[in-house]
Amino acid sequence: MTARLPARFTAPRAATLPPVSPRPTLRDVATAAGVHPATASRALNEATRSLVRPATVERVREVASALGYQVNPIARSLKTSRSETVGVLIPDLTNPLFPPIVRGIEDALGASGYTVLTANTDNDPARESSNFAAMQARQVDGFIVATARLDDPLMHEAALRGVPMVMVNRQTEQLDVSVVAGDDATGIARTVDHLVGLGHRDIAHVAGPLDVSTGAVRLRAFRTAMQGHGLPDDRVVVAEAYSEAAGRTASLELLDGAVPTAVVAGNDLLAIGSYDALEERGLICPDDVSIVGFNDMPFIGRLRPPLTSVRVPQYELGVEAARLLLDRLSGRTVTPRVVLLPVQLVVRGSTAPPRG
Amino acid sequence: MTARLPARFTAPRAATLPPVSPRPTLRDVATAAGVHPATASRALNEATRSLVRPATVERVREVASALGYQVNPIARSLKTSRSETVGVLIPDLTNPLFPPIVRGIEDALGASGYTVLTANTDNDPARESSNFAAMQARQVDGFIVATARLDDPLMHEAALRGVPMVMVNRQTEQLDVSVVAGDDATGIARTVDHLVGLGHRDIAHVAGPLDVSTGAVRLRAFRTAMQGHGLPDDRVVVAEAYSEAAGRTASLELLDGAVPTAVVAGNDLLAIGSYDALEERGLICPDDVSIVGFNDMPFIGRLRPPLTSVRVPQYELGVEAARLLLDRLSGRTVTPRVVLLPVQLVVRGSTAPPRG
DNA sequence: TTGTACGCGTTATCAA
DNA sequence: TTGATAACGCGTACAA
Repeated sequence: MTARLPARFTAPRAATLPPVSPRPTLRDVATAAGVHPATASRALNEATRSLVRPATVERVREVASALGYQVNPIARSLKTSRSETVGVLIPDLTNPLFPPIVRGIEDALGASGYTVLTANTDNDPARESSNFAAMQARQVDGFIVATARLDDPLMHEAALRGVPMVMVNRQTEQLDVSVVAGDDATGIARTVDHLVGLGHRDIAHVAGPLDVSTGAVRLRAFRTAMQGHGLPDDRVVVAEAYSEAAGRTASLELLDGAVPTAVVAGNDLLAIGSYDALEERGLICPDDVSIVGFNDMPFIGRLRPPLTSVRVPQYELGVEAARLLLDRLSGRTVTPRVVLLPVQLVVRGSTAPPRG
Repeated sequence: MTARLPARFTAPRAATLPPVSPRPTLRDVATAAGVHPATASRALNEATRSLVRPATVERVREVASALGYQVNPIARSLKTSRSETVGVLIPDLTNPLFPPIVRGIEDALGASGYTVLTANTDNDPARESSNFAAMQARQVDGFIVATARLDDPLMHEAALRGVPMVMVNRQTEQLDVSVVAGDDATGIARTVDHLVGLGHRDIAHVAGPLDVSTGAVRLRAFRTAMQGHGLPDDRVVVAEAYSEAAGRTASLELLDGAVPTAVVAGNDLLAIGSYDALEERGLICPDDVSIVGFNDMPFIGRLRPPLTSVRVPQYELGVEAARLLLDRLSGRTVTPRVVLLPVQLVVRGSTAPPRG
């Protein structure tokens, strides 16, 4: 429903006001300070300030602040071909994993004067590619990418071309780019240890998509951990996406065979899908089947039952990725690094000893 | 822990590659097509295309795509003083209410070629103000604001100056700006009706902060609805923020007096805080106290107990706000409008008849 | 229908 | 230490 405003509100005073007075330009400042625009530019610019006599610097700065001068980043960008802007590519902002990461990125970059451009790709390579190009056209100084697939020619090529870039959470196969991620392998190992410690021996894995690193790494870690305990490592189904629906489908497939006593889900959304599947089959968690998630999404501990999960420091992931990119942009660091942040198993009500 | 890459990965091939070939410019296209840059510009520009001979248009466009030409938005912005960019101000991206809204905004604006700049203000007027200024400096064409307080001089002044702007979810007192929000008053009325229908008569309200419209509007709606049922409307506590912690504090205060049989929370986060408070006092929801939230955040129906809440179409809120802004930017609409999207009470397990 | 000429606001280079 | 000049890439009056 669209409501027109009541009469007393309609006043479109905006239209009748004088147009906003144009922002003062560098010329204005220079003129007012009695110097040449080039000098004003040097005085106002951190890096070139030392070239100007202190008294002049002082005068220019005073005039500038008196006039309320702010540089025009557009004009500056045109000249310098940098933009103090960073592009962030994520699969989907409504996946609860990403908001804390993006928030961390924005906080860290914002503190250094950078602005953030975000785009959602929905895991569609075409959208990834077009968004990437659009951001490059806007002269972004670098990228933080959370959408990488293991085989991702776009990322690889960009890296080869020297585009400043950091991957967060997910990575490509060719490690020619810096990465910040949670320590997935350790997380999965702790998870399996926990379940085995409870007495489980028939443990299945609902893996995430294997074309992204998190899916592949966690699957490999699951197999390794199971082997380490001398248990069968082949109880695996692969979900088509990191979504509740895909988790449900994969879990139903699993439950159609022999029902395991525990399920290690590739992430929390898949775990919720497992909840759904269990419920449909009339099974109770954790009485019939224990379930463990991954990521420890916000509020995941308040579900019914509270989900045991691996806490990944999402906000810090974003902050660290931003830091790596800033290092790269400032030219301090140039060789790619891999930063794995520690994770922690958070045991809650979705795991219990197997029955009888 | 920071891991250096194994030797086989270190190859900084990026540094050794030839520098990325410079993007072709409008001149390059013009030269290659044998026309003047001005003609190329006109041929490539939707609005001026009709001024140039169709055959020439064709030739220029072919050359452009052959060279992989893309306009330089920076240069264009400098010339046109528009940027095809919109600023979005939100309190906090990690509040689950906002990701769907932002996603809706990005989808709708992206479809029209606009790019989105977001900033988190944490409800701090100073941050709101500095982010607003920074975005204006970057020549954003307009704003979508989810941070408005009822008395918000910054917003008011910007509106008076004719800055294109749309408020989403929250609004200011002086309605000189377009607004897109959920129909809060109806939502609260339905909530109270529902509780009264279950037999509740002692109903309290944990209100959100009264300096933002949602807090004030929902409180007023609560009072009106209670009066409509001939019930006391003064069982109200006000939370300091829309957060779980503030909800807990406010609810504890409430429970220190006579315990009501039902609580209408100002939003879902406050409702979760009420869950906490109840638990601390050894009370059970819904057996001892029914609780209703507002917004129907993602996964809120999977809590323990599943929260009865008012579903607000968050994604659509974002889409509609973007549309209003696009209308304004295109000059089609200039008078502010208020769009209230319909909401819906979703009854779940947190509400039940009061005990015998 | 196309070309000419200029300027958007800034910074880099060169000269003084 | 400062000034003059040009250029970043584009769009647009104006002229032809």
